Amino acid sequence: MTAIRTARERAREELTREIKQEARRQLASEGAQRLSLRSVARELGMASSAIYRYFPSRDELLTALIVDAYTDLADTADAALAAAPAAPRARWRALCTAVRDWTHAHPHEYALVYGTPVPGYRAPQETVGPAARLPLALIAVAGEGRADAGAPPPPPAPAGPLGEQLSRLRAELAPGLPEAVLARAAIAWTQLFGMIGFELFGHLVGSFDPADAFFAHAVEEMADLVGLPAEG
Amino acid sequence: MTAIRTARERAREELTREIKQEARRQLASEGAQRLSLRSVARELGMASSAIYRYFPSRDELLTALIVDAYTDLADTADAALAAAPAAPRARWRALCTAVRDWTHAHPHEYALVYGTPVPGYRAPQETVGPAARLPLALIAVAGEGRADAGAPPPPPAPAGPLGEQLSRLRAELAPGLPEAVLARAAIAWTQLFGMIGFELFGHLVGSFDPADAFFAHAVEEMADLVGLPAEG
DNA sequence: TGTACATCAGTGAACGCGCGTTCACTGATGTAC
DNA sequence: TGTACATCAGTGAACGCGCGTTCACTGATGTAC
Repeated sequence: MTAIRTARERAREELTREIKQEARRQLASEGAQRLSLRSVARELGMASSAIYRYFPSRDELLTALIVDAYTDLADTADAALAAAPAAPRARWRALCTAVRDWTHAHPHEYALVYGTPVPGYRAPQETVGPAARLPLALIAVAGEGRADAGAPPPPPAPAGPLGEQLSRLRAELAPGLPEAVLARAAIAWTQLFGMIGFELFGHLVGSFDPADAFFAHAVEEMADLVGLPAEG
Repeated sequence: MTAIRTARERAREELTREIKQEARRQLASEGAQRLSLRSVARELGMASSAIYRYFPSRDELLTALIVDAYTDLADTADAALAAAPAAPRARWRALCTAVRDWTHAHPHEYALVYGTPVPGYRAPQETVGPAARLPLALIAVAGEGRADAGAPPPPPAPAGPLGEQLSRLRAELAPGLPEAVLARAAIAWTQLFGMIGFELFGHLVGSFDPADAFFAHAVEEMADLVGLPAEG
């Protein structure tokens, strides 16, 4: 069924891909807020109005790029996990490293999704699912570490409003994970992107630049925090 | 000597202040990349060309705003420390909380200095000093914790390139601090801004929103990591 | 204290640029009979 | 297989907008004598 496509359909799919590809190229050279439909059209050799046959507005194009970026990052992370050894700490390391490598390869797509929101743009619902894949992968690896033999006893679960948020999230995402460990996985999640953001946005210049060793060290500290057993 | 100012000098200082104030207002309503000299001038009721008597270009105005933002944040942090009790953990908490509160009160100034860099703008040397004040304050409080009685024994110092970066930083900034603790303070620094960035840019919606309790919890975990003694 | 000149703030018009979006249109592709 | 009509991609001009920066200028403020 999907095999039967008219020439029109094929042309449409191809041009949609080319528009996004050119938009990504401009993201990389100019940044997200400088992305303009007119210059995408110019570069593709078509009238600026033609873009509107494919994306009804600039915001819709941005949304498509955002969904693609989240998806590409999560796919890359999944692939790294699939290729990683079985030990939870090794998998944690592989996951964090894959995330950092992806952001280095796609700094402007990183900025698009994790940087300052584009003024006037509000992320629609369809970005939520793709955005959640990466934190879910981090939590999953933390969970594998718990299932493992050498895991330390879990710390007491936080009380109060945080306890309520944690128990809701736990029920949805990670029934096997103690709440305190879920909290630490979430902390590690913010830590991971905090470090990457600082690195890419120049805040480590003059202190930890290059940041490879600092990053590797922090990844191990976070693995400790989450309670992943040491190797060997 | 500074008391003798001509009317011209006083007018110039006042208008310089007013321009920056209006620019900050626009930062807050439009974001950094939408900040325009023309609309600042318009709002102030003057010709757009008049701004050039005060700031030779848009980039110079941005630089002034950046320096002001770093300085205001660091001043706020210093004031919070001055008002905090003596116990290192309480001071750590006061410092982290003051930083978060400031970013909530000034989200667009936060985005200006810690968000995606404005495309085409390169931060000049004069921003470096003000930018460094906050990490220095975090390291200082970590150092106070070490001097305290109940501090745990320091972990072994990292080797390799990270060890070299750490020993250079240690010599410059914190001679009394073990290198592994300095590394953890740096990790906590990136963690602090990672969490704040996620909160302000909407990545905690659907999980830790409101983020107050999550933040408070993470601050304690970071205090543990840095080795600040528990209270009581 | 008064005058002549130098300095400087602020004006308004202009340059050249790019943007998102709309609209009536042409011509090619697809579909029903 | 051929024809008549419907659908759709792409065009090019236009609307209305805002931007950073330059320039020759006017008029007020400051300074030296």
